[in-house]
Amino acid sequence: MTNPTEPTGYRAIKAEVLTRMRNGVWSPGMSLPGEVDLAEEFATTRTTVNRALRELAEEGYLERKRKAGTKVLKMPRRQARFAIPQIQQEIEDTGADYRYARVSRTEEDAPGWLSSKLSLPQTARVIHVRAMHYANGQPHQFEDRWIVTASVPEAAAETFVDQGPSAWLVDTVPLTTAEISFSATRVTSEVAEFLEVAPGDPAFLFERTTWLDADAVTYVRLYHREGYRMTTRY
Amino acid sequence: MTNPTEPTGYRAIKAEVLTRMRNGVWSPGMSLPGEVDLAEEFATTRTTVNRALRELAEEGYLERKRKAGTKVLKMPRRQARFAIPQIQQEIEDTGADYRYARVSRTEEDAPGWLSSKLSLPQTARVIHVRAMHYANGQPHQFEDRWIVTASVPEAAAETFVDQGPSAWLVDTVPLTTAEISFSATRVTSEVAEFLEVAPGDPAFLFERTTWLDADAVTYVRLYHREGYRMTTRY
DNA sequence: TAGTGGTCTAGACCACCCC
DNA sequence: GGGTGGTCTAGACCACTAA
Repeated sequence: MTNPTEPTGYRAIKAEVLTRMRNGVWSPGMSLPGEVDLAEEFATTRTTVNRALRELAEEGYLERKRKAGTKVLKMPRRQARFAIPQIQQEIEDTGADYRYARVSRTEEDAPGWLSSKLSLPQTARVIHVRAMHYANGQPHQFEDRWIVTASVPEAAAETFVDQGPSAWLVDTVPLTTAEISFSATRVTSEVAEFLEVAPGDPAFLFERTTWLDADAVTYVRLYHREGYRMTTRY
Repeated sequence: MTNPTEPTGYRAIKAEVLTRMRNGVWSPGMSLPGEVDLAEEFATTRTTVNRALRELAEEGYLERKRKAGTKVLKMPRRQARFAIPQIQQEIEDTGADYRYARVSRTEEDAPGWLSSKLSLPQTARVIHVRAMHYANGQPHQFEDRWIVTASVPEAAAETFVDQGPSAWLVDTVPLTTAEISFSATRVTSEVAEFLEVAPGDPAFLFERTTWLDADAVTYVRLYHREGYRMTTRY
């Protein structure tokens, strides 16, 4: 008897292809047989083989080109997938208590570095919000955010006292594209006070720039205390 | 005239569905029509509609359940995808010169914390390799790695003088699963010397534990100087 | 220019799971 | 129980690109 959850169909083919790669039947750089041949071997149709190979290519194991065929990648271009963290949920998932506090909200002309970063017109107005997120009363994240008023006019009416700008933006402008980056930085003395650490201490910085089509919507810096980790499997 | 690269087929359907979500035709929490209805509306087959919706669900926009149908997610579970960096390529892609230098290589009993982390037997032996990666002669990354000898016996014959353990492992044990995590840390005085920064300075730490089926293969800590960034779009 | 993957059609059976 | 998505079949035309 085999495993009761033994896959069949395109899943079985994916598994078999991976097995053959592990066993060296198809080693890095080598070409696999064409879809038609594989379909015959696995006693199925080309459609099913196609789905299996397409997904393996998407996952970074194979390279597929018309006419050239399907090849095993020499260096698998594996990729990790991170769920974009939703701060409140992230904290409550750990069983901790979440609390939000707005620090400040001002409306101002976009500073030069921001206009430049977001390709804003010279005269752009932005809403600058600073806020703290606590887990069980402990400082967890300091949020420093700029919202482009022209892209999200509804923001003018928002105080962000009760709801954090992240959650509000997800509800208001849900379908955006973004660029995110992670880095390590030193906290400034101001941020240090809010995170309750010493100035100059390391912080994990998460930055995100969000666009709605071609218009910049918001730029945010999220500072986390040393010890914060982003983790994923792949 | 429309855009010359106007998508057709399942891509067109994906785009149209996203457009309708943006326009509020299908707002968060709402159910979409069934695949059969959509196929009729778009004058295509259910297969094509299925692929469009399946991909949108994979990308985190929709939730699909048998019998329940397809719903627009209230909070899109969008996910970012990071290419797993290959240090040499990453550096050379910037036009910089890459240089590798092994710092040390020892064979030892696995320390307790490592055995625990990797679920190793009491008596496990590991190879401990430390190495530096330079970009244009500047310190770029300090690598602190443990390789489980039992999982990769070939490593016993490797000096890692000419080739870094990362590259060697990718060639030798290409099909692994891994857990990675990012964090900010303080460099110890020893790491500080190699990175040519001051002890206690912030560093960006990338950790990865790698498994081949159920056996731990390697655990590595990669330290980067302040200023290093991991970036992606989604 | 010919071979390969990319995609679509039209139809079918089935597993899951909400009602 | 029945409606919905998950998947497969068998076949076709087409786009791309390596040879």
